Amino acid sequence: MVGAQQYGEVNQLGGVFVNGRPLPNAVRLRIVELAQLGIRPCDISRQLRVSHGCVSKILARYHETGSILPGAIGGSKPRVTTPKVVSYIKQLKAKDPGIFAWEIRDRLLADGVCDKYNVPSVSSISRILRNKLGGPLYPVPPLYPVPPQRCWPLHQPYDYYVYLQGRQQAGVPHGLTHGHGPAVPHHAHTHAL
DNA sequence: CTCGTAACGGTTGAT
DNA sequence: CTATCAACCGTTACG
Repeated sequence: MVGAQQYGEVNQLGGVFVNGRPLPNAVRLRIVELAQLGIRPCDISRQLRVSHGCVSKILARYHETGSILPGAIGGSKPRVTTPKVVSYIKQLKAKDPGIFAWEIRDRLLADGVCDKYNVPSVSSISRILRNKLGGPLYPVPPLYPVPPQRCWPLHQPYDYYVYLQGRQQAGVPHGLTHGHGPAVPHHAHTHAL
């Protein structure tokens, strides 16, 4: 079972961590907050029981990107489904919504967008049609009854992270891992906390 | 003592 | 559907 290890291990400082997984956002956020209060990294490390190496990394990342979020874990780089190919597929699908994946593949070859060595497989094309043209992708799917609390739009980084934490607690899994950030995390400005 | 960095053992997820 | 494998994770230890 995964659950056995999932609870975590204890580091030299007495802090709990899950090997291979990012620290919780709440802790990452706290690290940045304390730093902005003027607490030194070595003291943050001891206070939160997080290794100084990790504190150093999170702070450095925050200073250069403005985000406390961990980097994108897992997945593969697109090998054949480059942005150019994807947008061409979008066009074909828009013109003929009933088009089959194998027809798309033939068109990519016939139109010279791809050659036979880099043309996407039928299953790749199907996946593109499903993922890139299927879903709204950002505004969280099931929220008919708008929750009483305002959670969008946000203007400050802090609000954004609080919003994220709220999502996670509400059952939206921590699927922000490789999630193509909602256009938020990459604003290196607004350091007004 | 503080802190940047990399080896290490680990997990993840698009292809 | 499963497998691959390069991306990232935090801790540890070194300098």
